[in-house]
Amino acid sequence: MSKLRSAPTLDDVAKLAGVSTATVSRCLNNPDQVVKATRERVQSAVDALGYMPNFAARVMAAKRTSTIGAIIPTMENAIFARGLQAFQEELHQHGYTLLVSSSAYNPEIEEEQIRTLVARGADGLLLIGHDRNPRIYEDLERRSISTLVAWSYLPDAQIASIGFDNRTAMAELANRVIELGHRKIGMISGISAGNDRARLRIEGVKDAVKQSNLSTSDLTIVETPYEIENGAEAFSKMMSHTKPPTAILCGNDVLAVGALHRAQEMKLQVPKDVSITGFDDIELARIATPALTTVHVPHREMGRKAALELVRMLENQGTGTSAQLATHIVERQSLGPPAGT
Amino acid sequence: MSKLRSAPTLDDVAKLAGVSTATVSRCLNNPDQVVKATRERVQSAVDALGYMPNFAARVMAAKRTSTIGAIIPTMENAIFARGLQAFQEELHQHGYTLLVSSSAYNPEIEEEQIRTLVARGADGLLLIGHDRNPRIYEDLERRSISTLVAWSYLPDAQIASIGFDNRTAMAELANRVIELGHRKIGMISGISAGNDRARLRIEGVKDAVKQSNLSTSDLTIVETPYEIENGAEAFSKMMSHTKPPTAILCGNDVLAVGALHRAQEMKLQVPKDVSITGFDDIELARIATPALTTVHVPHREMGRKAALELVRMLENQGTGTSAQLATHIVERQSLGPPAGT
DNA sequence: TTGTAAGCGTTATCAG
DNA sequence: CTGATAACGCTTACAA
Repeated sequence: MSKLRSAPTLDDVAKLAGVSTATVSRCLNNPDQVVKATRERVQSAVDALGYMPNFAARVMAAKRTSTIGAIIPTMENAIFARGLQAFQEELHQHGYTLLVSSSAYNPEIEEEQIRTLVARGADGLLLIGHDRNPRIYEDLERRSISTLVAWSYLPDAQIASIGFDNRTAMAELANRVIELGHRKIGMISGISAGNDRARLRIEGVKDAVKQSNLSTSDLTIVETPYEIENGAEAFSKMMSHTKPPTAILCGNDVLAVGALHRAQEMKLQVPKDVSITGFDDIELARIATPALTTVHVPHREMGRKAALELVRMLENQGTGTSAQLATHIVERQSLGPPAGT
Repeated sequence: MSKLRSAPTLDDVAKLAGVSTATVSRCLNNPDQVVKATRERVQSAVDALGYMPNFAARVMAAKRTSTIGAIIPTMENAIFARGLQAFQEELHQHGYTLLVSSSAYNPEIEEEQIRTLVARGADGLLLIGHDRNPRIYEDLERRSISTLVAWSYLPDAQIASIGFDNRTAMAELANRVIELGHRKIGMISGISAGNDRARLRIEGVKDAVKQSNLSTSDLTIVETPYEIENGAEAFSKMMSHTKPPTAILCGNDVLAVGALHRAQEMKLQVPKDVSITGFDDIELARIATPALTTVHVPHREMGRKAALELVRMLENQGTGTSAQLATHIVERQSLGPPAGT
């Protein structure tokens, strides 16, 4: 069976309206360059045929796609959802379309995704965090693809970023924990290799420990993938030590919720027996029992600002300008003083 | 400042390798049609230039994109994440790329997204649920875009679907609730307009109520958007009745978790004071306190099967075949007999 | 096995 | 304000 009819083209519209393809194209893209009468005739033809412009052809001729690509580590939990939602809303406002893909926290997959998006003609790219093979940045620059990093702010990085200071934010939380009297501290981190957010959060905890004259042996760090299950596993492992920590800082809310859940299964009271903190302040943090004390990240603002900056870069052919956003600690119920205070 | 160099084209590669563009194209797409010596020469040229094919040009010439589009109602919670992940993995296996966008449960936005994906040349489309303007299906058919529905199985729908029987699944859960002795039942549903999953789940509860000779006045139904907050709000509203339900069935796990959370805030014991059930069996359901009794949906299997079917449709130019997947009730802690039994 | 050349559906330049 | 027409980069008959 043959295809009944194939999609109408500009030419079909032009013929039906009795004008040239150029005029139809103008009606669609620069309506004010065409007199009303013609414009209306063309519009009826478009409607009659159900014409829809062919994206690939348009891209070839115009040499831009008005498309921004974003590669996030995962769609499986809400960590990136809210920021990306705001990012895409703002882009939409400015006439850009967002293409999203996820890398499963795997640098090789990320690189492949970048390639795919570039091949598809993304005019700009949003990447999460700074840590990746420098060759990628060179490639992107050579192809003059505007690129911006989010979720991490590093003022002296080779590429502009809209984000926050992961290290200081985590250090502040750790200071608060120590201030409450905790002396034996655990940290459940995501895998830090190739992940500056994870790496810097670890550094932040170390900073606080050092500053408070605790010995490094008072701090136990475990790295594990960012899934609820892993948070739970890491928690039980950590609590099985002969002298377990009285407070456990988690690299994000997802790990923290896993830890919380396992604590409950182990009949440990939080924060009476052990304190647990998160990072991100996603919805899950409020819903958890007890509600998580965590670091609030202004996800929506970050997404919106990143979009605006990327659009600016695209329209001005300019290079990006970094911006730092403020985070703050949200104290809820999962952090308290250690037992016996 | 001018663009330093623009991306290398097939022509550049051909010249450097001393062959025609046709040969380069063959090396890339049908390597075995080219002798090894030539192939290697071309490969070095490709590497030397860092050549990367231009997607738009390829699409124009080949008239297919090897791209599948999917429009899901939301990325903001995990309901669709797992299924989509499996969907994309399977597609990748078969050489297809997935483009995802979300509609925020808004039919108009969904229609716009469909248009966008079609304009971008999606060879096939995955849609969630059957309920939408029939004109959309006609359009898709006219453009001969293979389309499949998931998350809902309706054998006699005009379009093939890989999914489950929302109505029966929910009826079974409701039967179980009634069997436990509940006589006053509440349902917190998503907005059913334009959402057959929501609509059918409501029907399922009604079926069970009717079957058990309960009066329709024993069933209270509230429709609300699918967000945690809304679940919480609906719950308190429902419990403020003079004779509140002893069991509340929620349209999905997200609403149920919201209800659960509010119950806790209201110092109501679940399931002692009131039972709450979910639907979907996402991770959240296991983590919630108490863990949610819910309907397990084989998300990964559904995603995988949908991908396979869509690929089949594409390669055989064939029409789709529907498939029904089994669901089952997962009994955890949030459902129990009513107080005083 | 390889080369030639005709499209693919737009946009944009340049005349009119 | 409108019309010709030349790109855009690649695939794919068809020829050699």
